[in-house]
Order: sequence, then structure tokens, then C-alpha cells
Amino acid sequence: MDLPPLTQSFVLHFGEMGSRWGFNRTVGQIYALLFLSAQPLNADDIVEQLGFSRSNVSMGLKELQGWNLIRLVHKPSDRRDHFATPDDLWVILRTLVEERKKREVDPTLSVVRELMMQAPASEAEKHAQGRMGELLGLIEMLVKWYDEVKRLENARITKLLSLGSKIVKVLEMKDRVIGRKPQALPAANEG
Amino acid sequence: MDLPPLTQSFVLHFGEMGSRWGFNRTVGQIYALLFLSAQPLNADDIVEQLGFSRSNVSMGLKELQGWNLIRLVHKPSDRRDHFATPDDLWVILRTLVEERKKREVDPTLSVVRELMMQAPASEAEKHAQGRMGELLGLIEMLVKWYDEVKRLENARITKLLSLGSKIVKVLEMKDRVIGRKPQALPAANEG
DNA sequence: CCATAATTTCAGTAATTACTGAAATTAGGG
DNA sequence: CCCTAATTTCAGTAATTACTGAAATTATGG
Repeated sequence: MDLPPLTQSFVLHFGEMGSRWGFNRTVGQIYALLFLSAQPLNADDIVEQLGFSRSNVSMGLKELQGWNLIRLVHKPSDRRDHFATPDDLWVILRTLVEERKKREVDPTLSVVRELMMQAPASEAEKHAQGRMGELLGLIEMLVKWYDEVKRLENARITKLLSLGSKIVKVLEMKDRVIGRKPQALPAANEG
Repeated sequence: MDLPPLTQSFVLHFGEMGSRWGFNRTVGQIYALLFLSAQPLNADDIVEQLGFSRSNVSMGLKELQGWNLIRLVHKPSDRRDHFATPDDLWVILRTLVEERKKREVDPTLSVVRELMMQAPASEAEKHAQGRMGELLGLIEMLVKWYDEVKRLENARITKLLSLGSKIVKVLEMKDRVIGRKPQALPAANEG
């Protein structure tokens, strides 16, 4: 590997973190390299810059395509496939969250839903199913929220993020103005 | 392994998912078992029910303690350590998010901050650093939001979650009432 | 359609991670 | 303190995952 220093540090870090994010070193480094690159790279560029075998790069690119994290780009008068990350970081973030949900949450959701349908065979199983029900309720609440929020435009999500916990104040004001009875909670002065 | 059917399916599923969630099969299964159990279990209970070696269970429990995901419990007139998951699912969720942030986000945050301090040595490096800056900005925004929201009580977070994207409507109402110029965005009718 | 460039597949191997059993350490009751 | 139960450590091994090079496949310009 012979990369300029900033690029190299970033690429190596992404390689190390790769496994914590659900893929391997190769995939992490390839993604980092594409992310930083000013123009799309082809597989041989990547081989040259990262020093992996051609076949390993091919598999890494396949995996990244499976995650929808890279775009295939064609350059005029060049048969080779070139790859790029989305320019827009929001697109990357949204894809990452969506794909991780698909891999880390959805399977559990369907398994637990299935198990909730079955009749418990004992007191212990009844208790276990109760626990699963609690878990299912929490996951479903989070997923429902996510499914709604992901439809919002970036600018709106940004606004919500920048409000942080102050959003609670806005809600209280709404309750006051509308005259609805506020929730039975102490004043919001923790954040 | 000789568990009642619902418990067994849940435990096996958590074992399979373990690796996607940042730990191994043993740890996943141990956690699932403790989560479903009506009372705290000691290491030998776990060995008996899951069929792993005593030492493997010991390491798994150590790892779960490192994640702050289990509590050590002492039963009267029993020297052995017993373990339990928090009864409150919110505690589990909060811990999980906090620990994953610590492992998956914080290291990147500090590396990228470091790299942003250095002078780029070329045009390519300048571009790369620009990309890192975008990434840093997005991560910092998310982390700042998370650091505020995590301080809210469960009931308030639940309320925000259940509002979903309707929160945007509330914000617009606030802007109208206060008379502040609303953001330059089309009407919020996507969600 | 042919020649060849580009890419993918896959069997074999390397590297890493998970797991075990035996030995060592820790800790509690007497 | 000592004896023993409980737990942890760790070296060795098993299992899994990552990676390579060669061969096969796919695709394109001529």
C-alpha cells in the first residue's frame, strides 16, 4: 500500500473497524478508499492502492454492492467497471441504517413474532413469552418510528437533530397552546 | 441443550445473530437465556442448559459484564455468582446503544478529528480531507443529538417515538404561533 | 462471432476467532 | 488460616472466516 498519509490513516482505520460494522478488513478499506477518492476507481486501481488480490477486491466490491453502498460508474471509452460512493453523505447514512436494520433487526422481528403466536407449554415458557412480548413491543415501536422518520427530507431531519432534547419543550408548548392536558411528568429541565 | 421449545428457538436465534451484533454465538445464547429466565442463573445452570464448557461460559459472562449487559446477583446462602439481565428493557436498550457507540463510533470520531488537524500534502489529500470533514460533521451532529436525547426519561422518549414524523407538524405549528419565519421547505405532507 | 479484456468463481490455504480441559487463582465457611 | 468450592486463565485445538491464484465465465470492440 502506498497512499498519501491522510488517506492511508483513514483507510487503515476503516479496515480495522470493518469487522465491528459487519464486514471485513478488505471491504472496509475499499469503502474508505472509494469514499475519499475524487473520481471513481476501477478494480485494478484498488488492487494497486491497497495491495489485495484481484479476486479479493472483486468479492469486496460485490459485497459493497450487496449493501447498496457503492455505485457502478462507466467512463467513456473504458470497458472497465468503475465504482464510487454516493457524493451525498445522507444517502450513505440512510443506506447504512437501512441495510443494518435489514440484517440486524428484521430477522429477530420475524422470529419473535412467530414465537409469540405459539402456546407456551409451562409457567417458565409463559414467562419467557412475556419477555419476548416486551422485546417485540419495544422493537416495533422503534421500527415504526424509523419507518416514518426515514421518509422525511434531509433538511427536516437535520432540524430535528439540531433541536435535540429541546424538542420536548416544543411539545409542552403545543400541549399548553392546544389546551390538552399535559403528560403526567415533572418539568422538562434535564437536558 | 434441552430447553423448552419457545426458549430454545429464541436462544438459538440469538446465537446466530450474535455475530451481527458484535459478539459470538456463546455470548448471544447466554444473553438470550438470561433474558428469558424468571430468576438469576449461575454459571453451572448455563453450562447445563446450553451445553458449552464451563470456561466458555465464564468468558461469555465476562464479556457480557464488559458490555454492562448483565448484573451480578447474590442469592442468600449460595456462594456462587448468579447473573441476570435488567428487568427494564429500556435499560438494556440504552446500554446496548451506548456500548455500541463506544465501540463503533467513538474510535472513528477521534481518528477523523485527529486527521482533520493535519495539513493536506496535495490536491488529492485536500479533497480527501474535505470528505472526512463532511463525515465528521454528520457524525458530530448525530452524536450531539444522541447525547441530549439519552438524558430524557423513558416516557418522554416514548412520546417522541410515537409521534414519529408528525413531530414536524408540531414544529411548524410552533413556528406559526411564535411568528418566526418558517424554514424554506415545501409543506410537510410526505409522512 | 472471434479474440481478448474484464470479471467472477472456487478450491485450496492462511489467518483469525471460538472453544475446551487442565491448571492456577480467588474467595468463603469453618 | 486452612480446606474446598467457585471462578478464571491459558495453551492447545477446532471451527470459521478471509484471502489467493488459477481456471472459468462474461462481455465488448473489431
